[in-house]
Amino acid sequence: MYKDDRSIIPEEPVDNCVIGELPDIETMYDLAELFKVFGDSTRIRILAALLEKEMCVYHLSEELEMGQSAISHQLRVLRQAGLVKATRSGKEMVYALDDDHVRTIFAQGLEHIEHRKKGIK
Amino acid sequence: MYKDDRSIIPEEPVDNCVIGELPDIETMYDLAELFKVFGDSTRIRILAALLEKEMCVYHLSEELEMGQSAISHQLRVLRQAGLVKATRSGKEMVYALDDDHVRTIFAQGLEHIEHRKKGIK
DNA sequence: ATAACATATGAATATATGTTCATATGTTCA
DNA sequence: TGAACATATGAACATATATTCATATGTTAT
Repeated sequence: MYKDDRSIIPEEPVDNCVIGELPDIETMYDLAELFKVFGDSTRIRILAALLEKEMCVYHLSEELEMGQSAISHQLRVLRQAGLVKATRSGKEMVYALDDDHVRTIFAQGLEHIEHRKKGIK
Repeated sequence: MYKDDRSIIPEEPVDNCVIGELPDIETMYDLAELFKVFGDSTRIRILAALLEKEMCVYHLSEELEMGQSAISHQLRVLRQAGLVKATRSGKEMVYALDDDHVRTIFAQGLEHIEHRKKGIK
């Protein structure tokens, strides 16, 4: 029970919060899952590389100086999230961004970081 | 070594990739760390709740039906990321969003999800 | 000062996740 | 067909992280 009478609307029952107004929980989980994909430095670097141009697995692993297997595993995560798509070109698999939202989400994240840096200085 | 001669510019040396053009790695790590904060359903739900109105810890734990301690721990993560701020009001700590980017990042994430759903249907 | 309330925090535990290693799958060329 | 290349994948391992429990800190009112 919430005993503090300094609540904004103390006369209302406790459970009259904004529960009904929240987006449904399932969507929350989807959102969290999406951002979880962005929440790894390897995947972020892969996305950043693909932001410049499409690339095959081998080039990505060279660029990030990481093993082919690690890159491949992470590409699978990105593919499953619908963020990148793969097309075969001979022996290679060429990966490219599959959604313009990658750019905007990236941009917003960067803005927040810049904004913070300014504030901290 | 990259032996495949079907490369776009086979005459160029291998390490002439886009390395120099990538954002610096430190920024990548910051970005990943930021999105990692969004990548948890509890934190997403907290942010969503605060998107509607500021709220104290007690109300948040009621709203999300979770223990006070769990909420408090996650609020600390959100605070450290500069996404929420806390002000004391008597015995309570009132939490509110501390950055407009939360809204835009949220929106972009939701758009991506909607976009995907359409594509899959 | 003390009791009651609200929040924060450290330790412990369970779970999730990323990388590596070995190997399988798929493609091209001789 | 067989050899070399490119990528994918499963298992194992190490690490990171979220929640819970117990308790400390901070605030208000008596």
